Amino acid sequence: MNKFYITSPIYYPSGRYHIGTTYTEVLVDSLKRYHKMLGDDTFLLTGADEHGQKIENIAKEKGVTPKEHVDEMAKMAKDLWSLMKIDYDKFIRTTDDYHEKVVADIFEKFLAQGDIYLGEYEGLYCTPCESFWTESQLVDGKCPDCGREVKPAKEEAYFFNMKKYQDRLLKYYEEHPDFIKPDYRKQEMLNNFIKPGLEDLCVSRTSFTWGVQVPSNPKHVVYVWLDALTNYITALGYGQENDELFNRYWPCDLHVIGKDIARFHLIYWPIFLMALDLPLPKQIYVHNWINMKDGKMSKSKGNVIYPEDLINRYGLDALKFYLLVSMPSSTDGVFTPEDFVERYNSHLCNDLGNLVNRTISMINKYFDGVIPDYKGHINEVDEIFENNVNSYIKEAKRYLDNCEFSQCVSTIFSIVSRTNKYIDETAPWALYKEEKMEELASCMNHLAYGIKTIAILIRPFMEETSDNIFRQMGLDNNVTIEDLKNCKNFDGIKVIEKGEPIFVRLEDQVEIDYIKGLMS
RNA sequence: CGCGGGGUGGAGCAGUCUGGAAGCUCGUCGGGCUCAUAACCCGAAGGUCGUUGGUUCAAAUCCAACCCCCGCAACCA
Repeated sequence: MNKFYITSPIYYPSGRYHIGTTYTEVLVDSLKRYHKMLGDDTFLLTGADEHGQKIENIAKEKGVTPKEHVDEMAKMAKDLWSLMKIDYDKFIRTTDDYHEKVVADIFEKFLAQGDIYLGEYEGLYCTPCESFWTESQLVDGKCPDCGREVKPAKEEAYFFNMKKYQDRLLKYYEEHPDFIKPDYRKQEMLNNFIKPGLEDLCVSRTSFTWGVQVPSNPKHVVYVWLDALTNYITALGYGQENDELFNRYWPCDLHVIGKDIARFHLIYWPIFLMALDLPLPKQIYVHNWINMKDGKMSKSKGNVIYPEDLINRYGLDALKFYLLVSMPSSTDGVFTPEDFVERYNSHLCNDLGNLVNRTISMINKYFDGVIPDYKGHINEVDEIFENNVNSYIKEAKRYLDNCEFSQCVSTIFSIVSRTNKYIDETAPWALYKEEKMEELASCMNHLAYGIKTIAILIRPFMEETSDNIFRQMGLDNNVTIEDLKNCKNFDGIKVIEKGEPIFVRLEDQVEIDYIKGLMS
């Protein structure tokens, strides 16, 4: 049995999660479910990155303690993942005691082995906000939070010696061409950061206290990335008494992250692991962003869309399908209400829903609901259909292996179209009139075969729909990927007497307006 | 001369690595069918594949230069 350890980022709980955050989670959940269906020993980690200046500030504004704030946010996250049926195995919080302890240990270890040294952090400081900023972060030369003047300042800080590991990282990139997907992210890292020479990373701060205290120098707290990135191993018990999960699952098979945190995962995280003398993750996938028509989602633009609202009205599977299929492999995706409604109507209602519905109706009408047995491909039409379905399955697998998720989902839906086309090619109503019962039986068998294949393939990301199809077809939903090879034999199974719509058509303009009204 | 991505019929995208008659989804128009959720299937119109030059029998694809859009540019997650 293979093992498959996959992680999402730990999200920063500064506010409500929008649809972009949701995308990442849908992706990791779908991949986990797929590997589960392969029979792998899977583990999905998600969580929250709860320390830092910003959390301290937000809590102060709300008049609560940082702990109270992050507790509330963690509950929100868990509620959302529960609504979305995210099948995670562990939710780590960087404020968990075991995590804090191991982070402190790791810090001291790095200090002891000379990877961390004491220096001075220089930046632009905003006194009222008690925050450091970089030149590029400033808005019109002023503090991006409060708009007031910033002035150069220094504070004592620990730094991690990145240069020491630079060559090893370069070598690792070269020897592991599949380490980073897509490939151009690697080029970015090489050209922007590694080739010019890595700068050392600031790993502690004295300007705030909401973080893991450095044991040997308590006025310092461990600064964000050393704290956050290590979650991927502390969650498994690394450095703790019970490290059974760590031994079982590390190295990680796949880290999924957004492009905003690529640098930290592609450069610093591997280097931290080298310093710990641990094996590196097998693969890191960097996905793009979901933007809105007028650019990035932001509260000030009032164009933010939240997942709960869409799920409540259109269902979980509709959202998951949309997110996965609409994210291009090359560039950022764009969410528009028009696009959402169009894909819903066209692919989910017209193509998939209608296919299942019309098939069930015909099996009832022509064979009293009993799915006919497979008798081989009795003619060329059947044979070509089978071959097409098989090549779509292979194609979908190829896309999946190459982390091209949108294309993978599209390809699965090509089977839906191909099956609809098969109905026209065979014209079962004509076969019935002409009493060609053998051909009619084969036709119904092949339709059921196509639908069962589809129900298995969409299962990792549309389980409710898959269940619904299995139920209406009278089939057992306890399936694995292996069952794709046995989608033609039905042993006299009966479909439901009256098909029920899986997805009901939406009124275009009504729903477009509705979704626009949700944006805030 | 900072780096990366993108620029393909009305919209959104694939194809570029490994040159060989421009493809998918949606939209539009026409036709077919009647099992089905006014759904489904077929056909047509519509593109000088950002610009210019080069290599080649042949370029969306390779090379060179340039233009436009987006992101990143090191400690904000």
